[in-house]
Amino acid sequence: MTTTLKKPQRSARKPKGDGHMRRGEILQAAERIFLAEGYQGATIRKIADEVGVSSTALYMHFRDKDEILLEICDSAIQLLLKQNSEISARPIDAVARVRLMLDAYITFALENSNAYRLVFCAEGGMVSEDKQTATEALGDLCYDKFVGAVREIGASGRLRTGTVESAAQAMWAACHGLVALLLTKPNFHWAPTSELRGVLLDGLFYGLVTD
Amino acid sequence: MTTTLKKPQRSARKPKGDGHMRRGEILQAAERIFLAEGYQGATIRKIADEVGVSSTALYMHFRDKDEILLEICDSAIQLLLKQNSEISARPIDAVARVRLMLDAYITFALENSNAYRLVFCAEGGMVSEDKQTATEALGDLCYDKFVGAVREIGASGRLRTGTVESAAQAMWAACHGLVALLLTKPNFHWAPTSELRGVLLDGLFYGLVTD
DNA sequence: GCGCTGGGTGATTGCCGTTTAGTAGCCTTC
DNA sequence: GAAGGCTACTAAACGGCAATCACCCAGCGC
Repeated sequence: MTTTLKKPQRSARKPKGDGHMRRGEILQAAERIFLAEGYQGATIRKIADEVGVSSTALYMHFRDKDEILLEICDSAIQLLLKQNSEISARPIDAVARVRLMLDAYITFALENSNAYRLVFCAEGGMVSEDKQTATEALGDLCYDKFVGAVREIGASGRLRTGTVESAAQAMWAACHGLVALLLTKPNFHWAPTSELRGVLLDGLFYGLVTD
Repeated sequence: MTTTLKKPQRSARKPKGDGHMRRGEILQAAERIFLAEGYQGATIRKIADEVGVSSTALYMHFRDKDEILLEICDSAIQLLLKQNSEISARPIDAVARVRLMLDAYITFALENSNAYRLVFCAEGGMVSEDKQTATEALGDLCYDKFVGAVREIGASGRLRTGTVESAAQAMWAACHGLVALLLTKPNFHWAPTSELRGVLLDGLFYGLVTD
């Protein structure tokens, strides 16, 4: 009880955390909560509490909540981009590269489900539209890498149907649909995930690409 | 100023709206707002205002907000179910029936985008999980009709790969992915929708079904 | 010493869904 | 025809949310 503190035990004000290091702390805390509890679960207050700072303080470092979470998503998507770059540099058949990319995409989505949802399923009040621009640019880079490989397939005349763009987008859409449904409806009586992936990709390639 | 009213001009209380007719009014107002502004835009207060009633009154007729909106979705999905039933009764090739169903599914999703989103993309704070049970049952019926047709294809040995379940789910997922992305990212440089639909479905059928 | 500035604060605003406690009017039942 | 009860309704409030406001204070260059 007897307080030996000069200042009464009051504010416990967090010391300055000079410069951008506080920013990193916030991102770290936000990431923990966001990954565990998703977009709605990661509230400004919870993040601030975890850092040990008032909720207002977060607005010193970020414009709003979405800026925090999108920055987290950015670094997740960087990972996907890196994978795509790495794959597109491999000296193997373009078809194999496209397949590897789609496979990596699915794995990425399932492993980074909350980031994936925020970026690719965001709607309904989240992330109003334009704020995503930075993140979307990253996504576009991933898409470009992917389309580049599909274009090679098209250039060698092995696209069974559609244009390069429509074939690429159809492949993307199909994979997105699989992971989106798996994430959204985890309780549905799905066939084993690996089988689903196989059937979808096999069918897609057989249907869109000639040997 | 001089009020000639017995009761001061106060409550303008909405008369009883006896029985379930008020319920219908609420659903109608909710549907208007929900279709125009989506899940987040359709707030309890806005709906109540539109009906001309206090927000509390809505809780006389519905357990919570989700019950209102899901009931709207239910009637939308009934439509899809009706289409699927009608298609599955047609005396045509099973492959053609499956294709018609998927095509109807895509059209349905694009035309009832808010209902579709709520039922098939619901996540992030919406519709916490179990509340969807009634709606999900309807969705399952649609899926069953669909799987029935796919099963016929499988029974006649024309499934190029996968089991009946995995092939059906892959087809569903692919179509879901297309509409989900089109709805979520309307500003992306998509190929013309009709071409995308065509390429996706053609590829899928060519890849999963043998003549 | 002085003032500026950047990181910090508590209180407040304006939404939201939902709950509580109470009320107005009809329907029985005596 | 009064008493009681039921049903549809209400205003006010609660707790949570993102975001803003007006202020505070330590450290720095001068």
